Amino acid sequence: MNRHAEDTGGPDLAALAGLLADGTRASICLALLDGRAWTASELARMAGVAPSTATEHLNLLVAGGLLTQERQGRHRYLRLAGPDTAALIENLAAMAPHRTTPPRSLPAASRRRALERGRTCYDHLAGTLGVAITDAMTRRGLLDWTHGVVLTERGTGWLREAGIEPPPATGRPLVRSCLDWTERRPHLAGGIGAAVCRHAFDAGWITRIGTGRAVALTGTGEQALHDHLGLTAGQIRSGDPAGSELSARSA
Amino acid sequence: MNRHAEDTGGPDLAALAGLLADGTRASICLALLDGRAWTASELARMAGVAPSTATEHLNLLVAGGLLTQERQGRHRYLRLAGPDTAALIENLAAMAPHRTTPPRSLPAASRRRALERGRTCYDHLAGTLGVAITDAMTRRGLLDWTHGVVLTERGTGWLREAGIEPPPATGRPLVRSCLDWTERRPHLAGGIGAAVCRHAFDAGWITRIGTGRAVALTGTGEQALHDHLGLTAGQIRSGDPAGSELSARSA
DNA sequence: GCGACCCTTCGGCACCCGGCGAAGGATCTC
DNA sequence: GAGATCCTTCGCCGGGTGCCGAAGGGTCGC
Repeated sequence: MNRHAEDTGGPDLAALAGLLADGTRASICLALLDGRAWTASELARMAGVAPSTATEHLNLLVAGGLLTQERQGRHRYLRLAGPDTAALIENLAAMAPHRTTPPRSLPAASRRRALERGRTCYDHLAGTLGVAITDAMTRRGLLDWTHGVVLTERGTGWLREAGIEPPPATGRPLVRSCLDWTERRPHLAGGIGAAVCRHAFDAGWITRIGTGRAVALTGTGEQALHDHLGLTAGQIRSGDPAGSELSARSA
Repeated sequence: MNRHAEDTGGPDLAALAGLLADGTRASICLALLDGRAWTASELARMAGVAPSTATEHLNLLVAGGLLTQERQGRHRYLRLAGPDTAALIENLAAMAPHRTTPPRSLPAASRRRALERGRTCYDHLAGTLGVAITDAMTRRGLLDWTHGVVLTERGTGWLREAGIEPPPATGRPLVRSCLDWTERRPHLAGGIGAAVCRHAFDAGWITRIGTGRAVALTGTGEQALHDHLGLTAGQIRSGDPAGSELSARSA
């Protein structure tokens, strides 16, 4: 297949990248970044292609291991294969050039703003909201960024007080930094990030807006963030960078 | 360019992935993963294409921000744009499917084995050697993996004793985990990882083999690893998994 | 200045790949 | 069973892209 001289059996980078190198497949993956499962036709509509076209792309993505599927009756549900995959796509998205075209239509612009304010990023929170929470946790000494990200002793206690249940110790790192592609600053990911997000849904701090990844803070949530993290409404909305950290980019 | 319905101005994942989706460009990037600068014709030869073809690929990679160039006289030197870029490529490589073809020729097989034993991964050490060092540091309590990777107090002292100078605090994380694509286990990266690697070269612990990324441990190095980390020759060669950690994959 | 060397530009070629619609299983509803 | 819905397979088309070799410009060494 490849006539390159020094095929020493290394990783086939091009094969993996090729899966994401198509606009349609990329938008499918970005749509699935909310961590939920969608049907083939929903994804086709989101990507703006015919169902037949979507089928082919989905086959490729599944075969390549980026997506997993589950068939239920006449429906085919697709989701990202796992946290690894989600993280890979987020990393790429954070490093990718941004489309310059400002949203043309009014509804598109408002959808965009909703996404910027708050959204799920696979299984944790991103956007202004996600970054604000991360920064507040840093300010309060719950996270320590001096060498990588770490949950401090105080952080462990805080989780307990807030009623957030830390996930069981699997291979997955408890705390991880994920670069936010709207804020260009890191937010909290990993097992704890997921737990915080799950709790925020369960406790009614946030709700989904529409059918996409966007989430909005409820009144309850605003109060809770104030009580538990000392966050004011202004800080949440503005993405106040006090307490931000010098990158936690990848290398 | 893209007629997709919901262009809300997000990241152009496909553009970035497209850069790496070509076998030739991918092999160029992998070759540059040793962190050094190479000329255009050297890269053309490594990738097995005509110089004119390489020129076009290099233009794309530079325009896309993955590579930076430096012209000196009639030479054009190319290197990866930075640690971010290197980390991105390493992540992809670790997750990409491996080519199944075993090396056909004898020299290719021996080159491959040399790479497996030890190599630079951008600016730090990888392969059996890199993983062995990382594991030994973990066993000795110099690194702590309970929440992400952290250099412990003892680790800081150890660096001083070993004469390894920690890098100045820039935005770059001091300690980071990088998934090794031959060992399938994490090795030490980040600022400290780079410092260890630099010191290993300076102190004559390791030397380059041939012109590529492969490195070999010297007699001095073997002694030094024994003295500083208690590593035996057998442990270094075998990739003894004692002390290994459950992944530090991405998510 | 002359040749050697490194790189680039430019056609031309071949191929791959993504798009669609039509037709056809498969499944649920009535 | 009839009809609607979801998904898939297939053939076809068009455009994009990677490759090369030939020719040319820049730079270095003698």
